[in-house]
Amino acid sequence: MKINTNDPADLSAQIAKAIRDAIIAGQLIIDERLPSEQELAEQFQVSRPTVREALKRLAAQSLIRTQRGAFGGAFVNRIQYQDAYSQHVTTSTLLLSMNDVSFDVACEARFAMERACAPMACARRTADHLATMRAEIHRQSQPGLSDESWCASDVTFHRAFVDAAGNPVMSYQLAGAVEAMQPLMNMITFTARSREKIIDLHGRIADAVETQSPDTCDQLLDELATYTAELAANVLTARANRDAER
Amino acid sequence: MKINTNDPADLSAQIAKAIRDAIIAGQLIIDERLPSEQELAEQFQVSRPTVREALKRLAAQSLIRTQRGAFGGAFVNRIQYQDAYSQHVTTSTLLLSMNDVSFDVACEARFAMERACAPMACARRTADHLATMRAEIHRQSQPGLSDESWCASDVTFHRAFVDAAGNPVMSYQLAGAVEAMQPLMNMITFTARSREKIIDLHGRIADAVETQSPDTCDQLLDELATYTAELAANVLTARANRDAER
DNA sequence: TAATTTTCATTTGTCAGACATTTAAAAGTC
DNA sequence: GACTTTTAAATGTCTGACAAATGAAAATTA
Repeated sequence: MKINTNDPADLSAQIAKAIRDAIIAGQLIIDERLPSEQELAEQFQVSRPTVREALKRLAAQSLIRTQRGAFGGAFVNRIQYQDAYSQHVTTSTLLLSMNDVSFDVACEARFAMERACAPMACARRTADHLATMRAEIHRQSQPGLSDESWCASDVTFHRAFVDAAGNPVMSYQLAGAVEAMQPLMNMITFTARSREKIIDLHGRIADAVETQSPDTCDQLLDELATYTAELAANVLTARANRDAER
Repeated sequence: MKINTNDPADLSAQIAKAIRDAIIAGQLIIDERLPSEQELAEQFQVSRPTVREALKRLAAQSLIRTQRGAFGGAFVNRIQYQDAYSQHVTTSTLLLSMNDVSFDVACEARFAMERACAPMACARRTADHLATMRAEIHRQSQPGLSDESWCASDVTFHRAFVDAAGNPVMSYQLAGAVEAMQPLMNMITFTARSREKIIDLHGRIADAVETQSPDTCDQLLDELATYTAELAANVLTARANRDAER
C-alpha cells in the first residue's frame, strides 16, 4: 500500500485512495483493523492529522468505522443496505438538481426502471406492501394536503411498490431514481384535478399488483409516466410564457 | 447552520452533516464559497483541524472542492455524472461483495433493469454504440482471453447497450447494477462452450438493437439472464459437492 | 477461590500554534 | 500599457499536547 509521489493530489486524498483500493481489492477484509493512526503516519511518512483526514474521507463513504479506546481503531466496515441507500439517494438527488437534468429524462429513467419491477412486484407482493400502498393512497386523497407532503407520500407509495418486488438490490438501485425525483416533482403544481387523476392511477396500480396482473401494471405505470411528463411540460410552458411577457 | 450539542457523533461528522444539509436544502448554491476554515472554526466553536476533517468528509462525497491560495477556499461542487458514477459503482460493488448477496438476486436486478433499457436502446442506438458492442463481441471470441478480461469485456458490452438508451440518468443508475456484478461474475468458470453461447446471445442482442426489435431484445436478455444464473448455480452445486466430500 | 474494583496502557478525538505552499490581486517598474 | 514584483489570504502540513474512551490486567475484597 503505497502512495504515488508524482500524484499532484493532496496527501490525505492519496492515502485514502491507497486504503480504499486495498479494501476494494480484498486485501483488507471486513472487520479487519487498520494500523493505528500513529503507525499509518509512519508508514506513509506523514503526520497524524494528514492520516486522520484520509480516514475521515473513508468514513464518509462508510468504508471504515472508528472506535476509541485501548483496542479501538479503524475497522473495515461492512456496508449495509441502509448506508448505501442513503448515500445513493443523496448523490442522485444532487446530481439531478444541480445539473439541470430535464424532467423528461429523469422521469423516463424512473418509470422505465419502475416498470422493470412490475412483474416481480405482482408475483411477490405481500400484504404489508399492499397495505402501505393503500395507506398512502388514502393519505393522498385527504384534502388540504400540502404539495410537499403530497410528493413525500408519492415517494412512499412508489417505494412500497418497488419493495414489493422483493429484491433488495433492486430496491437499493431504484432508490436513487425514485427519491431523487422528489425535488423535481416539487416544482410541479398539483391541482386538485391532477391529484385526482394520479390517485386514481395509484389505486389501479395497487389493484393490479394485488390481482397480480403485471401487464396492466406496466400499462398503468406508462400512463402515469406520460401524465406526469405532461404536467411538467405544462409548468415549463407556463413559465416560458411568463418569462416572455417580461 | 448549527450543530446539535446532544449528538454523540464526532464534531467533524456533525459539522459535515450541517454543511451537507445546507447544500441539499439549497441554502448553499453551486460554486458558492464557504467561509474560510478559520471562520468556520470560529462559527462552530471548534479548532481548524476539526473543521478540516469535516471538509474532507464532504470532499469525499464530491460535495465540495477546495482551492488553495488567496481567494481560494472550499466551494460547493456541481456533481458531475462521472463523479456520481464512480461513487455509485464503488458503493454498489462493495455492497454486493461484502454482504453475500446471492448471485440470483443481483442477477435478477441487473437484467430486469437492463431489459427496461431495451425499448429505448432500440429506438435511439447510434452507430457508435453498435460499433462498441460488435467490437466487444469480437474481443470475446478471441481464444486465450483470460477470465478477467472476458468479464471486463462483458461489462463494456452491457454498458454500451445501456448507453444506447440515450438517457444519462439511466446510464448512471444502471452503472451500479452492471459493474458491481463483475466480481460476482468472476467467480463463475466460463468454459469455451459457455462463452460460445454467451457470445451468440450478445451477437443476437446487437442484431436486435440494430434492427430495432425491442421484443426480441427483451427475450434475448431474458435468455441471457437465465443462462447466467444457470452457470452460477452449477458453480455453487459443484462447490457444495466438493465441500461435502471433505 | 471468585467476584469486584481499580489501575493503566492504548487509541481516537480535539486543540493550539506554527510554517510551507499556492494563488491572484495590488503595487511597482520599465 | 505591459511586465515584474510584492503581498495578503487561503489551504496543506507538521509538531506537540491533552482529553476521553475502553478493555485488559492487576489489585482488592468477600
